[in-house]
Amino acid sequence: MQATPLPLAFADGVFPAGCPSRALLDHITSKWGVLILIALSEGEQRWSDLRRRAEGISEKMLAQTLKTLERDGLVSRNAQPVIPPRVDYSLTERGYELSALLVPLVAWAFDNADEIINGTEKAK
Amino acid sequence: MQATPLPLAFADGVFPAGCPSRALLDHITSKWGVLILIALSEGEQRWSDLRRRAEGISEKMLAQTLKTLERDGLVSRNAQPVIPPRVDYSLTERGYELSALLVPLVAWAFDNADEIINGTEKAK
DNA sequence: GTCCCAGCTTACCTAAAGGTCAGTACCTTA
DNA sequence: TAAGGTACTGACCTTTAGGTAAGCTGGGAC
Repeated sequence: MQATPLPLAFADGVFPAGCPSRALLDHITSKWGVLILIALSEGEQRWSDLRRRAEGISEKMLAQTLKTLERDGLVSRNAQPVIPPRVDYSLTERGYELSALLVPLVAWAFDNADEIINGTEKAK
Repeated sequence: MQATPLPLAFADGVFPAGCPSRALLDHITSKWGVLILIALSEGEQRWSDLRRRAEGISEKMLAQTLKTLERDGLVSRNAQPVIPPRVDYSLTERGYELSALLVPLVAWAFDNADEIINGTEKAK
């Protein structure tokens, strides 16, 4: 239980208010952003798959989240000109890089959530 | 650029809406939660240190965030009965476990933010 | 002819996150 | 006697995230 040295380049230990990393963190740690990135870490998926997997997401938020992640170069969109429409979403290389860090975090949250939130051990 | 296998135990690949991990994720990926956890990963710190380091945080949000993290058993509060008051905050063992996963994520965000958000390479 | 499908967009509204500011306690220093 | 430092709390208000529900496209099934 000793201090982990922080490998960040903030000279005085201050996280500056206007830092662009604040904005990026907001995108990738947003309620739905995390789930979409995690879902896509398993590979290309359709709009309707994502909607089903991120249970409870509205179409509006799915669209908005995907657009933000696409603008950030983390997700790529592949629309096929067929009827009915078919659009596949996948992670870019940078998106995979990120998801490699995100997956363990979510896995940890999943493992610890029952005990922390409900005070009960999770059933094995 | 191949799919990373997801080590999560969601049978059908669905992230259920009522899952307690949703709540826990909301706490630890909140705007200020991340910054506080990262700051504390460097070791025990006082209220006023945290306020200074998480630039832009209001006293209200600092109090609220610390309370949530304390309730979740990630942060411990040590109030010394001196005048003027002195309160030290530190990570619990579980908090350190989490911060070990969080630090690389924030470091990655810091490294990539300039390019992603502003479209400019960060100065070396 | 009209209903449905997937993948969206738009307008509108609510709830929750978060900011601002004032106040408090107690002792110390000027 | 007054001001200040530390760690808060509470009242009040604004901003933003997010939900709901409707509409749109264009062809294929009924």
